[in-house]
Amino acid sequence: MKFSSKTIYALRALFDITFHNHGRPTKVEAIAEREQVPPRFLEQIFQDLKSAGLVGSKRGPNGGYFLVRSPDSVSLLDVVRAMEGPMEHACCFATDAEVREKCAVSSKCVTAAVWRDVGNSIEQVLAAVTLSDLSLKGEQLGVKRDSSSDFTYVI
Amino acid sequence: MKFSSKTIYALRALFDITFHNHGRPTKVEAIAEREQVPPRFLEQIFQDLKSAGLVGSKRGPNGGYFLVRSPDSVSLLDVVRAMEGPMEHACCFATDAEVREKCAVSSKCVTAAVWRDVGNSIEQVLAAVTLSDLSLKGEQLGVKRDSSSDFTYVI
DNA sequence: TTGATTGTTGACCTATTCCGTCAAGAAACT
DNA sequence: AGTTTCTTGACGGAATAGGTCAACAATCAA
Repeated sequence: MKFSSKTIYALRALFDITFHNHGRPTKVEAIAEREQVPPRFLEQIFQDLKSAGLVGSKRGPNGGYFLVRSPDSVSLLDVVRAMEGPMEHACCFATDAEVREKCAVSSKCVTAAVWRDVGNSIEQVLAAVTLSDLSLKGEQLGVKRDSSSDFTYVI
Repeated sequence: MKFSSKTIYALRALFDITFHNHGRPTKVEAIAEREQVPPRFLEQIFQDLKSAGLVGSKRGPNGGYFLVRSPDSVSLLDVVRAMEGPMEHACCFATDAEVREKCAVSSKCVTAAVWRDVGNSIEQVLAAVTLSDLSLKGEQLGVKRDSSSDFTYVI
């Protein structure tokens, strides 16, 4: 009953893009440093986030990963799902009554049903928190904004 | 974001003792068969449940594992905690403000606080379900009671 | 007191997943 | 052209999950 490092890192990374760069392209290297995440690992994480449609990418100078959706439409559930796949349920959840009948387990779908209910409740909890909430919390806690990468000044 | 097989098996086993034997001593072998759990593995699981104080054991004929507490006082949270240890939190949760200050991570305790909140919410969900609930559900779903081990008939 | 029954202990094993690292390449911009 | 940055995919060690096994200790009935 714990979340993987990947998930933890992913949330930190998304918070970083939101908070420090307002969702605009942010370099992996910069995020890795600010959020203390192994850079190579972070690249891998971003691939998953991209596959899930949470971020987009832009190459070349001033490139990086950016938010595809607005911060208030990205929930913790989205992040967890992207990193850990769909919440796996305990066992059989056959909607087909016939299949359920064949189940050799005595407790049949009793425990299964409970796990499903619990899973749904947990998903609700996760869905209720968005990147916007995180960003807001960051401001409340007085996290220092690093705006060094916001603009590039041509000398 | 999933529960381990151990946890799944443990809940099935506890349900089994509750439902089929009203919490009285039940043989590992019988549970293993009814609930389709590898017997050797189940023994190992019961050791953990015993360490956690959820079950007691009795050796010899008509022995087995039994519930120490009443079914309505054993929650899913108890089971999950017994099998997976305390819910692990994402990272630093220093109550000491000074320690938090030293944290090199930009998002500091922003994400940490969120994970803690989520963890608490999840624990509430788990704490709300008891073995009694499971047993009741078993009756509602019409799970067949195996009372063969309830009494021993002397021939 | 003997033997069957049942839990106890702890070693052991295999496969998978986690947590990363690394290198070569392709796209984009200046 | 050359730099920046993402892209892809391979690689690898360590931990954990999931499960097996054998020898032993306690209990109880006959």
